[in-house]
Amino acid sequence: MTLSEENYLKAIFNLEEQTKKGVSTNAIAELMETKASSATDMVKRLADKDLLNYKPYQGTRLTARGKNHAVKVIRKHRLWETFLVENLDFSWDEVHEVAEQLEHIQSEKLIHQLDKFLGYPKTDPHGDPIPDEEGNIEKIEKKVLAELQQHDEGICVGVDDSSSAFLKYLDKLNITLGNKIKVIEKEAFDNSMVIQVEENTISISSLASKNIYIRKTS
Amino acid sequence: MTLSEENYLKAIFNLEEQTKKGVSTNAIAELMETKASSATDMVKRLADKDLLNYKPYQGTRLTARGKNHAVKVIRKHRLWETFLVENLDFSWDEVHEVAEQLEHIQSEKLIHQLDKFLGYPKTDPHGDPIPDEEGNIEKIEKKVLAELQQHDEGICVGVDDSSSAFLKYLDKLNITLGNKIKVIEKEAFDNSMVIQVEENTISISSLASKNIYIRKTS
DNA sequence: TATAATTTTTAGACAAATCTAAAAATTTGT
DNA sequence: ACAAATTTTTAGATTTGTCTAAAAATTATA
Repeated sequence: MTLSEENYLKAIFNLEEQTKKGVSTNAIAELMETKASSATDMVKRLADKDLLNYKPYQGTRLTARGKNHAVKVIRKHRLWETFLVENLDFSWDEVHEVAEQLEHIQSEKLIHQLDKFLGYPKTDPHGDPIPDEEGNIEKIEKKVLAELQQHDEGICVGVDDSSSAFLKYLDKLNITLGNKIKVIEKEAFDNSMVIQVEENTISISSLASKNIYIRKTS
Repeated sequence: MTLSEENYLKAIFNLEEQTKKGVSTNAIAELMETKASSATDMVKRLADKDLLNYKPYQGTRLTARGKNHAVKVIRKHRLWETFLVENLDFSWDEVHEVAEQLEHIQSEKLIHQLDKFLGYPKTDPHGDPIPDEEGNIEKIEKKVLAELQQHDEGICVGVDDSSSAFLKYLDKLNITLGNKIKVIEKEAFDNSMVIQVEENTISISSLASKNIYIRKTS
């Protein structure tokens, strides 16, 4: 399994999560930042290896084998992100690029021991669940902050847009994983919100509130 | 800089250490477990990039740039080996293969922070010195155990043959890095030795004693 | 339901890294 | 020093992953 094949698998897995339909060649190409023709080539190779089912013009779906492999890569990615933040003082907006490389290291023992070293964490620094050794992913019940109503309360469990700019912005607002968040007010005019984050009361735009995931506690 | 280029650089660096002469194409091919023609191709590419000086049939030498890069890879390799042994319960015969992969991860911050996390170690689990951030390698004064005379004492600072079989054998003899070793007797007939390792007295073959490095203390 | 717009695939080319086989240069042995 | 042995290089092919440009299939539109 080459590095490139693994990256395509992961991309297709993520797209399949979102759409629940066959994944289009164009969608793959866009996510991989490559051309549709390249995506076609790769999809054919992966189909040859029984990692996905592919019919020309019909899109693709991962096979059980393909899904299995994709989840393993995701597990590695999220464990490494956790290590970088917990032990090497990376901030959550810096980890992605490095984890993209580390996720391709091949060693069963390495990842088993890393998991143990980290204390078998359930989620990564962005709040995404870490698959266990058998590939099971715990579904985390999460809502977009924008959907909450006045007086609703919850805990920040993740973000959608994990661009560096957005994560830096959140840091500035002192919003981080595990924070208690309460909706003080919703402004009907522009859908902005006034929210209480732990002790601080701040205002947040509609766009930002659509990218923050909350597990409701009331 | 591709993965393959980095591996060649590292190989050439090591060969240059040993021979202090221009490195032959065949030597490179052998170490890289490839064909001479492939080594020629790669050497040309590296010469184009000013990482080494190459004249057909004359062998090669790394340029300052090439040496610099090779040392960086070696630094990463040895830091990762240290991490694996110190924090993830790998034994010293298991680390090489994984470190071969980890050494190619590209991130200045990662390696800086890893070094800090490990407490700025001076040597890796095989006793080899870890280059500092500027690329300086501390020379460790070491002799082969076979060269020591009766009553000589020293500390185990490394091994030459780092094959898994040899390292496992050393584990069985309870010889590990940092152990105090004293020569009790040298057998002229087959050059075997009776040595004291910490508390235990054991016999060791000539072959083994040629692969163990000692820093003499008396 | 034709036609236009879009998506997807094919065909052919390219760069990286490798190989085999053969040619060229160097070194060795007598 | 000259033939033999060895080392090294070249030439040409292969695989992986990519690209552009054009063809084919599908979907949308009027």
